[in-house]
Amino acid sequence: MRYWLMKSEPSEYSIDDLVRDGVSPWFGVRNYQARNYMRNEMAIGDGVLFYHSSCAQPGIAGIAEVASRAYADATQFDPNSKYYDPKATPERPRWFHVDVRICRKTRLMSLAEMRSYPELADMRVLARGNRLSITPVTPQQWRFILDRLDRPA
DNA sequence: GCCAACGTTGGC
DNA sequence: GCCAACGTTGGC
Repeated sequence: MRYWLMKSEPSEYSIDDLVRDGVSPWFGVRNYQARNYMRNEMAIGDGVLFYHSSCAQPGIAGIAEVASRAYADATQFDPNSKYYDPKATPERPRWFHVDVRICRKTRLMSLAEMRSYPELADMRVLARGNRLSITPVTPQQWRFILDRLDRPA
Protein backbone atom coordinates (compact mmCIF):
# COMPACT_ATOMS: atom_id res chain seq x y z
CA MET A 1 0.00 0.00 0.00
CA ARG A 2 1.52 3.24 -1.15
CA TYR A 3 0.41 6.85 -1.33
CA TRP A 4 0.55 9.42 -4.11
CA LEU A 5 -0.23 13.02 -4.90
CA MET A 6 -1.73 13.55 -8.36
CA LYS A 7 -2.11 16.99 -9.89
CA SER A 8 -4.96 18.00 -12.13
CA GLU A 9 -5.96 21.37 -13.48
CA PRO A 10 -9.53 21.85 -12.26
CA SER A 11 -10.40 23.56 -15.54
CA GLU A 12 -9.53 20.24 -17.20
CA TYR A 13 -10.70 17.79 -14.55
CA SER A 14 -11.65 18.79 -11.01
CA ILE A 15 -12.51 16.97 -7.81
CA ASP A 16 -16.15 17.71 -8.58
CA ASP A 17 -15.77 15.93 -11.90
CA LEU A 18 -14.41 12.88 -10.08
CA VAL A 19 -17.28 13.03 -7.57
CA ARG A 20 -19.65 13.03 -10.53
CA ASP A 21 -17.86 10.22 -12.39
CA GLY A 22 -16.91 8.04 -9.43
CA VAL A 23 -14.08 6.43 -11.38
CA SER A 24 -12.00 8.05 -14.11
CA PRO A 25 -8.96 7.14 -16.20
CA TRP A 26 -6.05 9.46 -15.38
CA PHE A 27 -5.37 10.15 -19.04
CA GLY A 28 -3.07 12.69 -20.60
CA VAL A 29 0.13 12.15 -18.61
CA ARG A 30 3.03 12.74 -21.02
CA ASN A 31 5.98 12.62 -18.69
CA TYR A 32 8.04 9.46 -18.35
CA GLN A 33 8.63 9.65 -14.64
CA ALA A 34 4.93 10.12 -13.91
CA ARG A 35 4.10 7.34 -16.36
CA ASN A 36 6.55 5.02 -14.67
CA TYR A 37 5.00 5.64 -11.28
CA MET A 38 1.63 4.61 -12.67
CA ARG A 39 2.88 1.72 -14.79
CA ASN A 40 5.49 0.25 -12.49
CA GLU A 41 4.68 1.22 -8.95
CA MET A 42 0.98 1.82 -8.42
CA ALA A 43 -1.27 -0.92 -7.13
CA ILE A 44 -5.03 -1.11 -6.71
CA GLY A 45 -6.02 0.46 -3.42
CA ASP A 46 -3.11 2.90 -3.19
CA GLY A 47 -4.11 6.23 -1.65
CA VAL A 48 -4.28 9.37 -3.80
CA LEU A 49 -4.29 13.02 -2.81
CA PHE A 50 -6.20 14.86 -5.55
CA TYR A 51 -4.40 18.19 -6.06
CA HIS A 52 -5.70 21.18 -8.00
CA SER A 53 -2.90 22.92 -9.92
CA SER A 54 -2.60 25.92 -12.25
CA CYS A 55 -5.62 27.61 -10.77
CA ALA A 56 -6.64 30.39 -8.39
CA GLN A 57 -6.62 28.11 -5.32
CA PRO A 58 -3.97 25.42 -5.74
CA GLY A 59 -4.02 22.68 -3.11
CA ILE A 60 -5.36 19.31 -2.04
CA ALA A 61 -9.07 19.06 -2.84
CA GLY A 62 -9.94 15.44 -2.10
CA ILE A 63 -9.01 11.83 -1.44
CA ALA A 64 -9.12 9.09 -4.04
CA GLU A 65 -7.69 5.64 -4.59
CA VAL A 66 -6.03 3.74 -7.40
CA ALA A 67 -8.77 1.61 -9.00
CA SER A 68 -6.94 -0.33 -11.73
CA ARG A 69 -3.59 -1.52 -12.90
CA ALA A 70 -1.97 0.62 -15.58
CA TYR A 71 -3.13 0.23 -19.17
CA ALA A 72 -2.52 2.06 -22.45
CA ASP A 73 -3.84 5.63 -22.62
CA ALA A 74 -6.30 5.67 -25.53
CA THR A 75 -5.78 9.38 -26.22
CA GLN A 76 -2.27 8.75 -27.53
CA PHE A 77 -3.77 7.02 -30.60
CA ASP A 78 -6.41 9.68 -31.34
CA PRO A 79 -5.25 12.25 -33.92
CA ASN A 80 -8.01 14.56 -32.75
CA SER A 81 -6.86 14.52 -29.13
CA LYS A 82 -4.55 17.14 -27.70
CA TYR A 83 -2.73 14.18 -26.15
CA TYR A 84 -2.12 12.48 -29.50
CA ASP A 85 1.37 11.00 -29.86
CA PRO A 86 2.26 10.13 -33.46
CA LYS A 87 5.11 7.93 -32.26
CA ALA A 88 2.80 5.65 -30.30
CA THR A 89 0.98 2.68 -31.83
CA PRO A 90 -1.45 0.18 -30.30
CA GLU A 91 1.26 -2.44 -30.81
CA ARG A 92 3.81 -0.25 -29.06
CA PRO A 93 1.97 2.11 -26.71
CA ARG A 94 4.12 4.72 -25.05
CA TRP A 95 1.73 6.14 -22.44
CA PHE A 96 -0.06 4.30 -19.67
CA HIS A 97 -2.38 5.33 -16.89
CA VAL A 98 -4.42 3.91 -14.04
CA ASP A 99 -8.05 4.53 -13.13
CA VAL A 100 -8.74 6.60 -10.03
CA ARG A 101 -11.85 6.27 -7.83
CA ILE A 102 -13.23 9.00 -5.58
CA CYS A 103 -13.14 8.45 -1.84
CA ARG A 104 -14.32 11.88 -0.77
CA LYS A 105 -14.08 15.53 -1.53
CA THR A 106 -12.41 17.38 1.33
CA ARG A 107 -11.94 20.96 2.37
CA LEU A 108 -9.17 22.58 0.35
CA MET A 109 -5.75 22.35 1.95
CA SER A 110 -4.06 25.17 0.09
CA LEU A 111 -0.48 25.10 -1.09
CA ALA A 112 0.26 27.86 1.43
CA GLU A 113 -1.20 25.74 4.24
CA MET A 114 0.82 22.74 3.11
CA ARG A 115 3.98 24.84 3.20
CA SER A 116 3.14 26.04 6.70
CA TYR A 117 3.46 22.54 8.22
CA PRO A 118 6.99 21.42 9.12
CA GLU A 119 5.68 17.84 8.93
CA LEU A 120 5.22 18.30 5.19
CA ALA A 121 8.45 20.14 4.45
CA ASP A 122 9.93 17.11 2.68
CA MET A 123 6.99 16.48 0.37
CA ARG A 124 8.18 16.09 -3.19
CA VAL A 125 5.44 18.29 -4.54
CA LEU A 126 6.73 21.16 -2.40
CA ALA A 127 10.32 20.84 -3.57
CA ARG A 128 11.69 23.89 -5.34
CA GLY A 129 11.12 23.71 -9.07
CA ASN A 130 9.04 20.55 -8.89
CA ARG A 131 6.86 20.07 -11.94
CA LEU A 132 6.18 16.38 -11.70
CA SER A 133 2.42 15.77 -11.81
CA ILE A 134 2.56 12.53 -9.81
CA THR A 135 4.72 12.32 -6.70
CA PRO A 136 5.04 9.77 -3.88
CA VAL A 137 3.71 10.60 -0.43
CA THR A 138 5.07 8.93 2.69
CA PRO A 139 2.71 7.14 5.12
CA GLN A 140 3.56 9.80 7.70
CA GLN A 141 2.68 12.63 5.34
CA TRP A 142 -0.50 10.84 4.33
CA ARG A 143 -1.67 10.37 7.93
CA PHE A 144 -0.81 13.94 8.82
CA ILE A 145 -2.73 15.35 5.87
CA LEU A 146 -5.82 13.17 6.39
CA ASP A 147 -5.86 14.13 10.05
CA ARG A 148 -5.56 17.81 9.21
CA LEU A 149 -8.24 17.66 6.53
CA ASP A 150 -10.74 16.75 9.24
CA ARG A 151 -10.04 20.01 11.04
CA PRO A 152 -10.42 23.63 9.95
CA ALA A 153 -7.42 25.20 8.21
C1' DG B 1 1.31 37.87 -18.18
C1' DC B 2 5.78 36.92 -16.06
C1' DC B 3 9.37 33.99 -15.41
C1' DA B 4 12.07 30.29 -12.95
C1' DA B 5 12.77 25.65 -13.39
C1' DC B 6 12.81 21.67 -15.72
C1' DG B 7 12.11 18.07 -19.60
C1' DT B 8 12.62 17.11 -24.45
C1' DT B 9 14.50 17.59 -28.95
C1' DG B 10 17.80 17.47 -32.38
C1' DG B 11 22.19 19.00 -34.57
C1' DC B 12 26.75 17.85 -34.21
C1' DG C 1 26.79 11.62 -25.78
C1' DC C 2 26.81 16.67 -25.33
C1' DC C 3 24.32 20.64 -24.85
C1' DA C 4 21.84 24.76 -26.71
C1' DA C 5 17.38 25.84 -27.96
C1' DC C 6 12.90 25.31 -27.24
C1' DG C 7 8.46 24.12 -25.01
C1' DT C 8 5.89 23.34 -20.79
C1' DT C 9 4.62 23.74 -16.00
C1' DG C 10 2.71 26.23 -12.48
C1' DG C 11 2.91 29.66 -8.73
C1' DC C 12 2.50 34.34 -8.34
